[in-house]
Order: sequence, then structure tokens, then C-alpha cells
Amino acid sequence: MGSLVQDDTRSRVLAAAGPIFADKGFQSTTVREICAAAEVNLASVNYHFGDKEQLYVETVQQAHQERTREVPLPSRSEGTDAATRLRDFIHTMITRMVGRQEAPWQTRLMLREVLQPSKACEELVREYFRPQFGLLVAILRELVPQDAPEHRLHQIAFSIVGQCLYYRVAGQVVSLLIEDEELETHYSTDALADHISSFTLASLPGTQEKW
Amino acid sequence: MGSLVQDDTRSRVLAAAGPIFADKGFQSTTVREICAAAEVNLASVNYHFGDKEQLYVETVQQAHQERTREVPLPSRSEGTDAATRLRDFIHTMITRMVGRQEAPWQTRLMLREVLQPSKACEELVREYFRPQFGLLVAILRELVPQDAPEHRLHQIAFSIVGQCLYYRVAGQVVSLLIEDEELETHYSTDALADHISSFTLASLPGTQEKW
DNA sequence: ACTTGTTTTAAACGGGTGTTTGAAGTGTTT
DNA sequence: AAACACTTCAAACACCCGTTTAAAACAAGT
Repeated sequence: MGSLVQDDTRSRVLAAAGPIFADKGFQSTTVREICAAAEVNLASVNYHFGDKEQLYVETVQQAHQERTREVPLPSRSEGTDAATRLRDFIHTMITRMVGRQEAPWQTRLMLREVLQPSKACEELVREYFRPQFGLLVAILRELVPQDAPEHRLHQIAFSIVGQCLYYRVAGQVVSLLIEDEELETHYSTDALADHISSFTLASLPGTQEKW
Repeated sequence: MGSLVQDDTRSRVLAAAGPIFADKGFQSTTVREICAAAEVNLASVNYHFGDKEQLYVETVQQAHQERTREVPLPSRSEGTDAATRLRDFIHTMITRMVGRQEAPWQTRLMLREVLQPSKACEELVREYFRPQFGLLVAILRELVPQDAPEHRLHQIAFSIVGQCLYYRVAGQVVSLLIEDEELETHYSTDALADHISSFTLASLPGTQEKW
């Protein structure tokens, strides 16, 4: 019964639930579907998690933990200048959003919480979004005049997050609006991170960048 | 059977369906719930719309029509300079997103289509998003150097839309991240439009603005 | 008044849902 | 080997869903 041995059923369910919840949402996902994917008995969800909703909450928690671990912030944060750290931050954020290759179910699931908060959302803000937000604001503080009011830093931070989030939220629409060729050439993870970084830095005073 | 007289039941259902679909989604909304809200018989949806899905499609269509009519683009677009027209565009967009006062169900419903496209999405792109996108790109073309490649215009356009969309997508999270007082003071429709306009214009070359 | 076509109504249908149940299986302890 | 706690299993339960049905109500047209 050690926390490493109870694996099999319980963790199998948890692993199967993630991607399914992510692309169908809580309501549209059926317990039967999860159990079939996990190849466990139908009653397993209720036995191990109580009910469907508690399974969902645990799935969301697991999602942001995995996502943070898989795509950590670059560790060279201390020595380097603020502009470079901002570039790194944006690059990491875009990568977390869009994913290195395939669309990661973790981000899709978290996005569902942002859009339509459930019981799992408050914890997500406390444990994930708020620290990230604080990190970003700290970087920005070094990039704007010292007398800039706090609320301006916040607005800029939201502008950055908004730009990154967009490609996760509206990816489908983007691909309908532009040509396939342009999509492949100019909307890779790196290309997007470069654009958003340049766009943002260009708008901050004292860091005039050349296009 | 004139299109003005057949009102009652059919249009009553349509009116009731909008807000409910908007905040529960297609799956989680029940036909019984809609009929109860519209105070009509349960069979009305199937009689007048065929099935639940066709009602949904008609609801989405109606949503973007109403939203466009309620918040039109300012008509002075021709004479004025590009920077001002961009400000107007952003102001209109933010207003459509966040709404003049109460959260408009139309935008919430359209956002659902963006996030998880259904049958109603392609038409939404064709009739609503693409024209708006074209308008924005046209304005931007006057604000960047003539030799700027097309894809750069598109990226900038998405950066603008992303910033606006963010406050609709993540409004809940924003209100959890900052103080209530700051929220009321600096996140009104006008304040947001001003910030996003300034932020964007500052990053475009040749239009250096003072903070 | 009777017919005709349309709309509304209450009731039911068939199917899928989350959850519960009690028995069968499994491994460990005594 | 027997007792025990834990887990798995197939089956059933009670409920809610979208949709259908057939009768009733209604509104002209003749």
C-alpha cells in the first residue's frame, strides 16, 4: 500500500482522465469512457476517487504540476539582464501554451479552468498563476521607469500573457485566417516567442529595439 | 405566418437559449431548461428547430449579428489618421468583449466557438472574424514601414486581438490576481482600451508616443 | 358548420448517465 | 489454513437526456 505500489488502477485512471477531460470538458466526459481508456472496471472511479468530480479536481492539480515540471523557467535568471529574462519568460510561456510539438492536454485542461472556473480554479491561481504573475511583474519592474505605478506593470503583464494565451485559445481561428504556408513558416514556437518579445520590448521605454 | 407574427414561441425559445448556451455550453444545456425559461412546451424546440443542435447554430448566428449591431465601428474611419483609427478599433473591440456594463452573453457564446469550434464556427470566421481581421490589418499597413512583410502585419494584429480577448477569457483570473480597488479604477472599458492602444502604438516604429 | 393546415400539449420512448451493490478475487497476517 | 482487509468485477439501480407521438387546441377558408 506504499504510495508507489498502489499504482496500477488508481494512477491508470488518473492518467487516462487527463487528455479526455482536456478535450471534452467535465460534462461531456463519461466515467465509462475514462475507465475504458484506462482498461479498468467501471466502478474504479468511485472506489478510488469518491465520484467523478473529485477525479476531475485531482486531474487538474496533476496537470499544472506536470506542466511546470516539463517546461521549467530557464535557471540562468539571476545574472542576465532584464530584457533577456523577459525573452526567456515569454519563450517558456509560449512553449507551455502551444507545446513543443503536440498540443499538450495539460494546458488545454488549465485553460478550461480559466474560461469557466470550477472548484479546482482557486487553487490553480494560488499555486500556479499568481507566482508566475509575480515573476513577470518583477522582471517588468526593471524595464520601466522607477516612477511607473504598479497598476501599469500589471497591465503590461496582462498584455504579455494575453498575446501568448491567444494562440492557445484561438489557434483554430488563426489557422482559418491565414495561409497554411505562412502558418508553418511564421507561427512556430520560436517565431511566436520572438515576435511577442520584440513587440513587447519595443513598446517599453528605454529599450528601443530595431525591427 | 409572416415573419413578424410567428413570433411568440419560436423567437421566445431563441431568446431564452442564448444566455443559457453562453454560460453552460452546448452539452451542459438541456432542452428542458431552455423550454422552462421560455415558458413553452418541451416539444417546441424539435418542432420549430428540428433538433437541439440546429437551435444552437441559429443562436450563435443571432449572437454575432446582435453584437455587431449593438457596438458598431465608429463611422469617421475615412478622414482620420491611422493611429486614431487604431485607437477606435481597439476601443470598439474591448467594448464588444467586455461589454458596456453587464457581461454580454453574445460574446461568451462566440468565445465558446473560438475555443472549441463546432458547426457554427466556420460561418463565424467567414462572416465576422475575417472582415474584422482585414480591417485591422489595413489600418496597421499604414502604421508600419512599407517594406514590412505581410506576415508581420498579421502577427501584430493577433497581438492586438490577444490583448483584448484576454480580459474576456481570463476576466475571472484577473480579478483574483489584483486588488478590488485597482480593478475598479484601472480596468474599466476606457482604461483598458487606452492601455492597449498606447502599448501597441508605442511598439510600432515611427509612432513614438510618450508615456 | 365543416374542413384543412398549423401549432401546442402531455405523455411516453429508448438510450446513456453517475453511482451503488454484493459477490468474487487477491495478498498478507496469524 | 483460516481470517482478514483491500481491491476488482459484472450487474443492476435510479435518474435525466433528446426526441417522438398522437391527441387536443387553434385559426382561417369555404
